[in-house]
Amino acid sequence: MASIKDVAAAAGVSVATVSRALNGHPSVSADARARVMEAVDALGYRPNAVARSLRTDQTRTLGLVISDVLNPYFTELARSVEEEARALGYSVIIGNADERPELQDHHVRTLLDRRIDGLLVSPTDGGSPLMLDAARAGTPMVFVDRWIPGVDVPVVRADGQAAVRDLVAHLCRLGHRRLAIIAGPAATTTGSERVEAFRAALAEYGLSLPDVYIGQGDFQAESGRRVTEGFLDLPEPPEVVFAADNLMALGALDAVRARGLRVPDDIALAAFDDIPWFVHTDPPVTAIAQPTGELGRAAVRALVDRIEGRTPRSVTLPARLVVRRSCGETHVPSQTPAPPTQSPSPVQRSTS
Amino acid sequence: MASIKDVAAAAGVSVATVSRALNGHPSVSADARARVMEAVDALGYRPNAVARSLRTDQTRTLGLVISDVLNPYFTELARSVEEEARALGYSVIIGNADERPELQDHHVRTLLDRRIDGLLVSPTDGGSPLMLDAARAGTPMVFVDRWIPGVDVPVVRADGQAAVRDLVAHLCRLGHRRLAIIAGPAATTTGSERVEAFRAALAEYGLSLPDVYIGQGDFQAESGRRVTEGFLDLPEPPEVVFAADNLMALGALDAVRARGLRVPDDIALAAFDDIPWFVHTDPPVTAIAQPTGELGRAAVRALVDRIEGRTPRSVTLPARLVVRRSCGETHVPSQTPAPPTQSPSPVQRSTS
DNA sequence: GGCAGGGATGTAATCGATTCCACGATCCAC
DNA sequence: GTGGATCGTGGAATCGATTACATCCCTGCC
Repeated sequence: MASIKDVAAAAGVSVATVSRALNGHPSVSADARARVMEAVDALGYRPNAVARSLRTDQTRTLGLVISDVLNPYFTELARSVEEEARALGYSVIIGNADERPELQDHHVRTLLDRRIDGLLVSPTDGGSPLMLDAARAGTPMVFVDRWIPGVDVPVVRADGQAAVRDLVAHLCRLGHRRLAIIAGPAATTTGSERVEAFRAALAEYGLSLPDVYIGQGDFQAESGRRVTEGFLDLPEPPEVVFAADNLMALGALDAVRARGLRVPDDIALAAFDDIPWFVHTDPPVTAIAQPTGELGRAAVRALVDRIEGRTPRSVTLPARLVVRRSCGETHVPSQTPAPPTQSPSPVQRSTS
Repeated sequence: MASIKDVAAAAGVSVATVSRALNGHPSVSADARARVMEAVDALGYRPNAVARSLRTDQTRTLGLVISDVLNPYFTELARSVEEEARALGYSVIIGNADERPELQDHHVRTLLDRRIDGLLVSPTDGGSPLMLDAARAGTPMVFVDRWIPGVDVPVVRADGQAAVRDLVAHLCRLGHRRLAIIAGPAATTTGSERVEAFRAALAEYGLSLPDVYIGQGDFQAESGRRVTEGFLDLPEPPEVVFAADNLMALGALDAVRARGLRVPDDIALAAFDDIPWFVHTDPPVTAIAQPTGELGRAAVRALVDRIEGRTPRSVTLPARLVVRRSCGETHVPSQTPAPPTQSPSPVQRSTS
């Protein structure tokens, strides 16, 4: 593969001139520039990014460590991240942690070894020493979706509180009283926050969230299945299962079907994270939708701000409820009973 | 960030000794090795992969250019690729082409600039000059899923012919006679092959595939919607729509639902590529499943063989039909009418 | 005792770029 | 005509590793 020396030789100039010509430096004669370009074309020369990175100490690359590539939510996030990064002149290297802390560490480590310019992380746990050290050492970092408290790193996330309140209002209106949740790992913020938001919303309606109605999942389908089976085995099973992510909802659907039961007649289902497939499941699933694309773009902008010396800002965007049929039919689409303390935010009603 | 020089200074040895100690070179005294390790720990030193790559001319990184991250099929492929690569000591950088040839070229170019050791590609088109040149120039390359004819590059793919024949058998048994297909781009092998396999299978049953029953899609949901609407507007609409990938099937489902029609009563649906969600759609979708994980692993092994000087082999694995309810109920699960010329391969019947 | 052989280590070249500094040429102003 | 500024260019240092080669010292054998 041709190097800058070959180009210099072919163009009859020094490597310094080639470098300047290629980088748009002003003081290069038109003649020299033309000869360089010609040599570049003739040789099919492309600058070696490895060498360049070594010299300039920047890779123009962002690392993105997500919790699970098989989760459509993260996949959409990854797509928007790459898109925005590309627009800003950066590449993205994705690391998939598969919800496993040690795998997450593996990716953080190799990304750091590659001297990426900045790191976007959706942590699978409370934060490994490795990640915490990196943050303290000054590696530009931004948390997206999930975050780690007590670390001085900007966070870009969606706030689901209002949407969860809307969901509970919807559920109560349909007459449900025994509501259960499949939670994510307590070590993740999204794991604990969603439970707390749910509990708080229930409290507003005078309902409690007993421990037996809190199932411990891990954001993967299999755990949704297992927890749902546990719920169904209860002497008094819940009337509604709220899954804290879309994969656990899929698992719940599997479990319900395996018992020969029907949603929403036998048990209602709702999920956090809306995905295109929810429109076509049987029945269509009521879900809380995050502005995923916006989240990804905002996270990249914050990270690049940090990298390029500007001050990054944390961003919180609202999630919203999308009502479908998995919690029962709303026969009276007229009045929504306002919760005691606070009026609900506008609810989007899906066309399906 | 500490460099090898800092370690050398702290350990009181030369950089050469540090390098040797870290790379397990035999002729390093136990004493020196210990002092180096101590210094490494104390400084939190990690070798700079950029510098190392420049010197050794290898990055231990594979590039993977896929057609669409939002497609669960490719996402699963990417996961298995990364897994196998990691097991073999390589990292993977994913480039998402979004089914756009120019974006594919962008990723191939930046991957090449980064001097990745090898490239795994699922081409979105017939092959850009860039990619062809890279292959000819000797860049280790392997095609996965889709490929480009006439290029001397190993191909790892699934053969869907038998499964498509099984599908047509299933469809005929259910009494369907007017079968249509939503094809992928003709420039992709999977785009044209699936149409040909379908046509050939129909021929075995004495059926033809008229041009109006071949819709031109692009493997994205929106095109599936558009093509399906076209089919429904026909004076004589097809009884079955076979989508050449799962996203176009999703679009078809959207279109059918928007008209207030029902699957399979008004129109039957089948898809290439099986995904977990197909179990829970309304109705569950009959699909042709590829051994995706195996494909990804085999592709990595072939590429690494090529990189490390062994001879890579092309691999073709069989796809299989998974029958669900989207084509109609099979009330008589007894006898399958054998096609005239060839007996069908075993059909997996889904538990759903 | 001397020399060969080999183990441990250091010096320095190298990978392919960027960039500081120096130098020669040109040009303008005084 | 000369001094100084400007422009275009090349030489060489540099980034952080790896590794060929040289060196030194110790051991063992004749």
